[in-house]
Amino acid sequence: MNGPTQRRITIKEVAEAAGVGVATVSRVLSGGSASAETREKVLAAAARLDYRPSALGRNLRRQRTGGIGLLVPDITDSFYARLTDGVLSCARSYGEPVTVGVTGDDPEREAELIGGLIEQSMDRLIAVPSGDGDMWAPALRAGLNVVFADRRVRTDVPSVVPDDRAGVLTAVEYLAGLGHRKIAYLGRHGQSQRVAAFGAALASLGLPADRDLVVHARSSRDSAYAAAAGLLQHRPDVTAVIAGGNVLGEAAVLAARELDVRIPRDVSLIMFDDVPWAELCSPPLTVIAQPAQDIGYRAAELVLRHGRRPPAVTLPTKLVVRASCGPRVAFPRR
Amino acid sequence: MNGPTQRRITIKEVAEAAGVGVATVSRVLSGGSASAETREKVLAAAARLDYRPSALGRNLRRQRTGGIGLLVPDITDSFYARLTDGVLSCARSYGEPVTVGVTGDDPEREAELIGGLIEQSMDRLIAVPSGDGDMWAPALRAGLNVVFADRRVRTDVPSVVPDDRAGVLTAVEYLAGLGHRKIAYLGRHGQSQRVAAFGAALASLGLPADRDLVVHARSSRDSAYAAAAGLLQHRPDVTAVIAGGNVLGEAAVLAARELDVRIPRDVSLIMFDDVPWAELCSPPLTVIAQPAQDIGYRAAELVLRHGRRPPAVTLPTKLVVRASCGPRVAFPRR
DNA sequence: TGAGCAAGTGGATACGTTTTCAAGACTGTC
DNA sequence: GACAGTCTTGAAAACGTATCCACTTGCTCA
Repeated sequence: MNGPTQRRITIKEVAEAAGVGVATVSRVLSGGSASAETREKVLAAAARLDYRPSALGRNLRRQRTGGIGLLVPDITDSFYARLTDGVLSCARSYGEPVTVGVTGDDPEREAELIGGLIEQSMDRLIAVPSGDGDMWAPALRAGLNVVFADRRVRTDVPSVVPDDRAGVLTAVEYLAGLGHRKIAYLGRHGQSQRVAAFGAALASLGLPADRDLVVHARSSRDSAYAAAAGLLQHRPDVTAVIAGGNVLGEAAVLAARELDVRIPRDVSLIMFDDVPWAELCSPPLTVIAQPAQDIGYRAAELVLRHGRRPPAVTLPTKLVVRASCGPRVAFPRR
Repeated sequence: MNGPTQRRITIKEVAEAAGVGVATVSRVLSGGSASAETREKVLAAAARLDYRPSALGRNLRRQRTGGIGLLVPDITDSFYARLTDGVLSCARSYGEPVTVGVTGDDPEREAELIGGLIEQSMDRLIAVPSGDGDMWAPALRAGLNVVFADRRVRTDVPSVVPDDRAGVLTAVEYLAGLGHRKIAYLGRHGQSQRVAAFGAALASLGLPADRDLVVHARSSRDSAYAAAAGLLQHRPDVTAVIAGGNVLGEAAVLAARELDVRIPRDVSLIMFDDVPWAELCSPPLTVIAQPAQDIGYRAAELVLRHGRRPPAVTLPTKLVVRASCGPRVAFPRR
């Protein structure tokens, strides 16, 4: 169909064409010192032959693959898609390719993907960690340059996360201000940080901190729906729900409709992560906006500018009030 | 912080430990023939040393990087996120890493990214092409194994796309059935296929095919909003709009609200691509569902199973009726 | 003028793997 | 018992690059 695959031209041919040694070509092309005359000759030859250095040879020699690995739980989730966009945006300005893997919040899959990256000698990795911190020991020992995003599971690894504590506190305070006392948190696995903050927030406001008020879902939409429906069904006493992500929020709205629970009349809903459709939803959703794109961008900066010190960046969240929260009903429904 | 980066162990050391030559180790590990005894010795040694073959060495030798490149216009767009998910899902089952790039529908950026992939000697690429087919000639000549997804800009390149023609026809017929005659298409660049189908559909139903009834936006949300608002504002005679993607649909709903145009009373809206929030929207959006994930998955299959013949896969779309379309108003608004 | 020094240069090597090739060991047949 | 054939094996040669090191050159300073 298309002609014979044209052979790649190598540094050797450039050297020959320019009448110099390969070492000189390599130096010129990677910014080493060379006389003006030589530099010009080499550059001219390289341009004439349309020489493109092979990343393969360079990587093998350097004993490391350029580029950065990115591990997210679910690329379909708007939050992680935006985070990914941030990483890609930063990486592009450095000309670094990004290899993306989806963990599904499954530590086993995550380990598998890390293994693959190590096999590729990829030495820079941005991850939304799904398991606990321990499983990262081997990866770190292997010399991987890791930055955590969205979640912080080890203190000895740089990380950039949203200010979960403040975000949760803001949400709880807002709800409490509307008179709610039984507030539930609908989260997904791996949000221990936020759950702890939730407990602390409840306690600081003197609200009941029932263990059952925290419900966990897996990362799938089905699981999110089941968790939301279960919560709404079995706990008629809760009058406000905090959804720990846009997938959870979506599930909560869906489940509420199905169960004929009105928002915000019967239960108030506040969702983590502002997404474009939050405004389109009926009712428009009050949210805690998270700088997903920034998180990704900053994480990429951290992992690329290796020398940086600050191991922990926390980015602010913001309460956006719309119409999914109302005053507590006089008596719990049913 | 972390101890000295542990040196990677090589095939040579495994060979030494097993008391065989490196060639034998290589053969055993890549499924070549060897005596049972030797195989066992090698496997044992490899396991004992926890040997992980270096993709770098292999790639250099093989003159090609494993893995596949993926170029999408906007990873933030749910459609492309799902498409990406499909690619990743298929690639994972083959153990192949995927390098993702965002083109922003900009041919220049696209060319840049392709250059990067070639530099990496990546020889398999799935792309949602943003420009016309001509700019792919160099990439193809370089031996790149390309599969197009979502759009088909060359006939000599395998592609997997949604059935745009049928989808558009279904949408137009549905709207015409409701009495609409002035139907507009709100699309983004690169949808020439669909625009053509739109024109054909209008013609086949004897509807006016005004050139101005097709409005184009860039891939950004702002541009989409501007286009939608412009359409709604300057063409009070159109009573139905087909949005060529979820970002466009979102923009249309937003613009309609801002301009106090009621959906579906004043204008009917039908959106390409079913997204989770379409049901949550007020009103719930009637959509042409597209198998985004499947498109990605099939494209990955095509690019991985290189020998496959069928160069053009077309996947069906499906009309999902919700509540954003109504009968044509007796008189155009205003 | 000679020694010393800096800058420029190219040959050679190593990075870790796969694959070719030739040689060795072994089996079966006439 | 010789020979042809098959199976197994390891040494060696790439793949394309970056870097070490030794060499040359041109210059400065004593």
